[in-house]
Amino acid sequence: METVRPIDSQRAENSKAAASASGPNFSPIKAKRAFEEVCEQIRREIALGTLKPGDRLPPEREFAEQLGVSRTAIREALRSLENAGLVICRQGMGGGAFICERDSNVVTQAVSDMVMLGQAPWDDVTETRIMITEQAIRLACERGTDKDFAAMERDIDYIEQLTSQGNFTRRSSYITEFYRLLALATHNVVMLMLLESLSELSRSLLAKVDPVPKSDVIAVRRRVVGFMRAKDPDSAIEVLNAHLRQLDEYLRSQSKRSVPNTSNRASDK
Amino acid sequence: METVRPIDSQRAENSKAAASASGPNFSPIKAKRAFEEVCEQIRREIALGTLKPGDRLPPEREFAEQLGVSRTAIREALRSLENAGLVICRQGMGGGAFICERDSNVVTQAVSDMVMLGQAPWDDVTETRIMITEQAIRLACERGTDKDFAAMERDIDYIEQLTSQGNFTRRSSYITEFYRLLALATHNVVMLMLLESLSELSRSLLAKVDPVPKSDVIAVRRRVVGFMRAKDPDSAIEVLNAHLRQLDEYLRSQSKRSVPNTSNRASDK
DNA sequence: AAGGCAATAAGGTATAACCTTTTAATAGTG
DNA sequence: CACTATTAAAAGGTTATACCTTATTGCCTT
Repeated sequence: METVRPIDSQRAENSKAAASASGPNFSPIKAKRAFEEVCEQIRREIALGTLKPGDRLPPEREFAEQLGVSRTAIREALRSLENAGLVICRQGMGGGAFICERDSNVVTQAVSDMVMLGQAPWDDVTETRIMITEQAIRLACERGTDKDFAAMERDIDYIEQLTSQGNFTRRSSYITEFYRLLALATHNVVMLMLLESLSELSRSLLAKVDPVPKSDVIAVRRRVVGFMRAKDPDSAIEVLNAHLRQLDEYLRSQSKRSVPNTSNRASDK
Repeated sequence: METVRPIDSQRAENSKAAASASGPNFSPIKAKRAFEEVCEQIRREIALGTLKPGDRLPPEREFAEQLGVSRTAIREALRSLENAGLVICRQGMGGGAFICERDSNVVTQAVSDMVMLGQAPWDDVTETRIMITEQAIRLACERGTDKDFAAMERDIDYIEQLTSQGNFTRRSSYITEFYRLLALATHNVVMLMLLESLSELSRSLLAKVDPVPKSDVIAVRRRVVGFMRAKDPDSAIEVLNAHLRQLDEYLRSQSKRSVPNTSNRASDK
């Protein structure tokens, strides 16, 4: 961490006035806050590769001194980055703020927030989910390796086993795992993130209605993987979509009574 | 804001131990931090509909007193929510923290961060973008109204005008606007958000290489809208995808020299 | 009516002190 | 010697307080 530069009072460096072809091109004036600059510096170092996952930032007090800001500013920056899933903070000796791997939580939260705010109806989530799943299957058919498909089959086996044992708590986590594995087979991490998020949201929606429809998940999925192995995306999509749409219908009918508005829920407490 | 409840020292209320079908179902123990609880309370009120976009939270000091935490805790919570795009803070009299409408920035930032961290190659972004655009076109063909298509045509007109004027600064913003309008025609806000994010990222990638390829954007887009009006998604997709893939190719060839690895760059410094 | 000035209500920043958690070193004990 | 208990130190978590900066409002002057 020798790369950090102190934050002087260059708070208003709005020097973006690039000469445009026609007319003046003013940029909005907004004095950046201290913590925003801290965030930017950290993001910059990440972009440059100076900071990589696993690396640790300096201790808050020390860092504050290095940057010439108060510890408060540092902490606010960390909260922001933490929320963005870029760092994770651990307490105690040997603790600190560590750059971490990104997962899909941020996107999940983002979409979830939209729904909560009533800006997005659940239908839009499930619809998008179905469409992305479709594309994922297509990609997975192209790129999926034997290993990928085997993992999916193993997951199905496990679900079958848990179903017969009546262990529905654990079962549900393996149910969503299937979509993660499907997304993994696309070998496209952006796809993975999106599909993971939307699946997770659908799952959480499903968890709100009971009884959970004991559908033929296992049979459907075996057929899907079969078609994928045969490089037949259209059939795989047809089967899975039929299943998802059916589930979707069920949810829509149920949510009429359990969830007042499409968006928010006011059940417990 | 009469709904807020003070945060006592119930910091470890891990009472989620729902009776599972088989075996104990412990929940992880992690003492939540003060600001996290503040966040949760605010999120809860949003979910309940008690807080809606445009509403203002109490002033920090007052809020802190209401919840029985320090102002710092409140501020850290606000930073987190601000980063999540849920609130926006304004200074000065009559200012404060306002619940706001969500836009696509959070997702954009999330994907961008992944790329920066080297977890996602650019190719994955553009590929996903192409696939989602495809689905968006399909949906837009189904649901797009005359008004939607007219808006897209107006955008194209505007681009044409700016092109002939040589005003490339403003042009580029209308170039991305097209995708936003396309996404709007799907009448699916989740789709809108995703497409907006990925388009924006592609645009920012494009902005790094120059000269920008002066392609036949206008002609391509006119044809696309034409096909969409004719409810012919496949043709629209074919035309647009050909265009996007070509651009993609161009980027890939260019980035060989400007961006060392597909993902992270550690050149200078 | 326009412009300027002051009061005020917010958020933004800086300090400093203290609490809590975690790890590691160390001393004590069977 | 091995294991356990104690303790010291490092680092984040929390609070309190004082003060700075910005934006609104409204009055007051010209």
